[in-house]
Amino acid sequence: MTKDRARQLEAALREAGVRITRQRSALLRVLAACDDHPDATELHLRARDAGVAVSLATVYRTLTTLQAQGVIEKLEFRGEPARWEPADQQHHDHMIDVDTGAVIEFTNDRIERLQAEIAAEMGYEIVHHRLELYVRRRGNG
Amino acid sequence: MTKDRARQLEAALREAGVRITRQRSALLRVLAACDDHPDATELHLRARDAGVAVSLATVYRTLTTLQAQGVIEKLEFRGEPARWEPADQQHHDHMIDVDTGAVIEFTNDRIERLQAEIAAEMGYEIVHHRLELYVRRRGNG
DNA sequence: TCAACAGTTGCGATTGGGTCGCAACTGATG
DNA sequence: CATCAGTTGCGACCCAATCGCAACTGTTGA
Repeated sequence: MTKDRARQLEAALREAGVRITRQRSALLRVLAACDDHPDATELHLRARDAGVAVSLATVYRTLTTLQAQGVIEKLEFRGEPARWEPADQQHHDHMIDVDTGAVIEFTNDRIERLQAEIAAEMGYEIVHHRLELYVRRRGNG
Repeated sequence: MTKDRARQLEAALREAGVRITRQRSALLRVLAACDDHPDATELHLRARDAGVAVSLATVYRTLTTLQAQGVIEKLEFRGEPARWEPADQQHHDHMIDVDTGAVIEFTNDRIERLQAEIAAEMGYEIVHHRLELYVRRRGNG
């Protein structure tokens, strides 16, 4: 299933004029198989483990390319290297458990609407936003 | 007035066991005089301009110390060096104009409450959060 | 007032994420 | 299958930030 997704993306990218190289194909498969939020180094390792050697520089360049194509999204949490996730899901924000480092996704329409309202009131429109809740399990500590 | 504020802080810090050196005193004065969101390099320059030579390493160390004391807050916007602001103001979030780089502060109680609710629903409490709206003036572009 | 020392500073080296220049290579096209 | 613009790997490089270490200095207690 994720293999299929990777193939779909390849076709769409080729359509958009992006050359599908051995390295990009491998990274697409790695990304399609992700159910987490890996950083560039981690993706580099996973591609290697999957049997395709890709240089780290190429990992970075490919991630930038795929982001420009809207295939993946870049997450920049506080003080960590950037992480990446597939962009084909519905929009969501992130909760980061400060004790375990776990990343939990969530959505809330009311928050989305409020943000748009606030921006509008001040004469702006939202290009992009970032909401991160750094949290701790209740009753810990 | 900002001079007074800097003196107040010195007293409080000394109380907390933080040694007040020439360099820290200068940086406190620089910070108290800020009505913007400078980064470490900028603060380094401002201290120099104010007549007190402080090494960049010390600027970084002092900022870390002051943050630990709750005197200032660290802002990490996308892909920029970290910026800093006094922490004695009321809590607020940030809007960043993507065209001009301007940083606009805002607050919204409803958003604050919603965030707490969402975290609570999932069994968490918020330690810290970050909401950034990357915006563009309406009608531009 | 000052000795003592833990905490702080400046310097230059280092780390770490990420980018770049360039020569060699390779998908896509005709 | 020849062509060539786009892509890759390598190592050098960039930048923000941190660190080790020797020299220095607030603060404290006598």
